Amino acid sequence: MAVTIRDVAKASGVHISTVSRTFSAPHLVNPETRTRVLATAEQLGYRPNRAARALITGRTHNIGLIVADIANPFFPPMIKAAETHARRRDYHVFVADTDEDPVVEADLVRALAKQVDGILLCSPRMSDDQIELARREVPLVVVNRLIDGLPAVVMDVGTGARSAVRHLVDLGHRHLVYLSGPRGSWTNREIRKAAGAAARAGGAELTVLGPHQPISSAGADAAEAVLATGATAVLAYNDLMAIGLLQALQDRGVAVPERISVVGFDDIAAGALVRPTLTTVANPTAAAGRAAVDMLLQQGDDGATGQVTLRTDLVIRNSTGPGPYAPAGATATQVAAYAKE
Amino acid sequence: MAVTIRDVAKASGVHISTVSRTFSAPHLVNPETRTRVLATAEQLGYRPNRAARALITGRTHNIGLIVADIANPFFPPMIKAAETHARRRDYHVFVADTDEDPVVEADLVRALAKQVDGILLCSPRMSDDQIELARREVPLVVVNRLIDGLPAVVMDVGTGARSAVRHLVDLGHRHLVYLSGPRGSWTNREIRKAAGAAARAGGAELTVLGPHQPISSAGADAAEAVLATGATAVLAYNDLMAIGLLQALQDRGVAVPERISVVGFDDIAAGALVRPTLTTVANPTAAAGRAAVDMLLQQGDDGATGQVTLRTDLVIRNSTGPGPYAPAGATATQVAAYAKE
DNA sequence: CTCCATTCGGCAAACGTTTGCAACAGATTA
DNA sequence: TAATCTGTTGCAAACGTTTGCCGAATGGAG
Repeated sequence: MAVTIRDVAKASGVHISTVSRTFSAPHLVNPETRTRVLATAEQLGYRPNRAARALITGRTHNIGLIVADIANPFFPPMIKAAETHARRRDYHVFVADTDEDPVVEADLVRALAKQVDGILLCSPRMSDDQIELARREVPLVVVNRLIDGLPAVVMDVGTGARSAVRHLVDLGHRHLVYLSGPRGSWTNREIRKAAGAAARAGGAELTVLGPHQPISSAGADAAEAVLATGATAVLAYNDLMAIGLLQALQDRGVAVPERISVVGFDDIAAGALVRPTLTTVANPTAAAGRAAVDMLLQQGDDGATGQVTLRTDLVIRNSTGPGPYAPAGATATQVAAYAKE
Repeated sequence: MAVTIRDVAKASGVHISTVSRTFSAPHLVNPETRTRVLATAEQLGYRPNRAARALITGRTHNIGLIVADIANPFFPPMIKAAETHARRRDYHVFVADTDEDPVVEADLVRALAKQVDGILLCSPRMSDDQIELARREVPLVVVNRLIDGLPAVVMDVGTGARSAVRHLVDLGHRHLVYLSGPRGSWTNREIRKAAGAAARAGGAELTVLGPHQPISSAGADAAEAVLATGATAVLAYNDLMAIGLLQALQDRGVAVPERISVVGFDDIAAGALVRPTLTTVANPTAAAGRAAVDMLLQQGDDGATGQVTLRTDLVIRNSTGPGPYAPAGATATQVAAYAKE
């Protein structure tokens, strides 16, 4: 049915091995022969059978991309970037969703292992031990988590959290809240630590609330607790929670940012759609996806297992404003501009 | 390196064909032998090599899922549902993104064709002709577009548009605007037609604006034009545009829904996060993903090429309210409740 | 003219499965 | 008792590639 290497060989009067080489080692075949073969191949509509190629070379030219939840707006930009980047290198991407379940995650890795040249494990929910185990079955790159000896790409959320806190302190806030994310999250721990340190350095108090599910309703549910602390500014684990909180506060008639400032994390698209628009720490998710693909593909060449840290950036919008200890006439953007000098 | 069927055969004292049958045709092997083989396979950690299997059977147990833009919030729920559904049937899913480019789309189909058992083409941007052509290379299911003779799953957006318009008319609006989506979109045409008919039936005027890119900034940019029409209610091609419009109107001090009512389409998550929350027509994207997978997998058995139409539902929230011709004291939910009887 | 190096292309084995065919044993039927 | 059937297993070919090895042809050097 389908046209095979044999058809091309016959049609162009050469042996199948020559056709094979035309595609996989062009420099080994005479330019004339090559163009002839290429022409007939094109004309016949020949495409190498990847399964056969995989069988003999052991390389599938596929990679797996495992995320906790495709529908979580944090991931799609990363998936998109990774897929595009991989395709440009002639790799195809299996995308799979674990529904935040570590057991599903482990199964998935096992199921995919033999079928791909490597797996991108994004914000994994498995334990470090399980991941180390999985790594023995298939090349792995971990995104959003740091594990000793494992190639990883992470966002520098610590720095992001610090600038967020500094921004709030500069605006005159002295009592902050950190709205924690899910328990197992590496990112959550990093943010909490950095925010705590930055608050201390700025002479401010930081109250930690949580843990919470990383969804908007959790942010909304936390509104009462936030108000009860008497804090004037909040840093949330992610934008979804921040937005939920934002709306819950407004529904209660609490003015944002006049009464309370809110900072999110991730810079998902919805942040610019809500009012007030959300001040947040932008994560370079697309860049992370690309970097992870690169690391995975290079891993074959040498065993080098680097760890890449990507810069995060504070994006100042309208959900943050002057606090009780603000310098006279301060606004969020003025303060930010000042801080940059 | 990896454990093959041969290792299992040797370890359990049978021929490889028996091992093969244990997995692919269990009823052909003696239950005793079967359990023995299964046990050693388990112990050795054997997993059949999919490439080898694909090579001989011609079935890869992979499917392709091609969407215009992974990052468009309309798609992730569909991708997620399709992937989960497919996995349950032991299929893996390649996800690919065309960046709204018909040329990329065509390339992608060709690249994937030989590597999958079928492709889900979601909201394709190619011409009907190209799609018919592609269908000759690989089994196809089209989502969100109706093409004669091609298996498809579509949302009943016509009915959705009608109920949206009826809802607005019932609320006392007599001059509506339809904010068109992109030119090539089948969905867009359907909505426009149905909305026009419903408006006429309700004795209301419908002004069509557009075409527009299906993104929030396009909605925002259309605010002036919308106001210029003097209409009191707007139906948008999708939620993204509706939200953009919503915010642009508010930024201009135009009250929603008091002065203008806004209805979106799709029911993406962000719709419930903005204020006022968005009245919209919910598309069953997850169900569509599952249905499409089912159709694709059944296609092999018989040649039947059905077309599935999924129900859409009007979700009434807070962006719609009484218009100038409203019955006294009407509110959106009251009117809706009344309409249901 | 001979020899050697280089370039090119053919040959055939190998990758890990599935599957039609045949062999065999035991059970059933005539 | 012979013939037939049924259930279970082994044998070997096939799927479409890649790749190590070898021989043929070519060209330059001596």
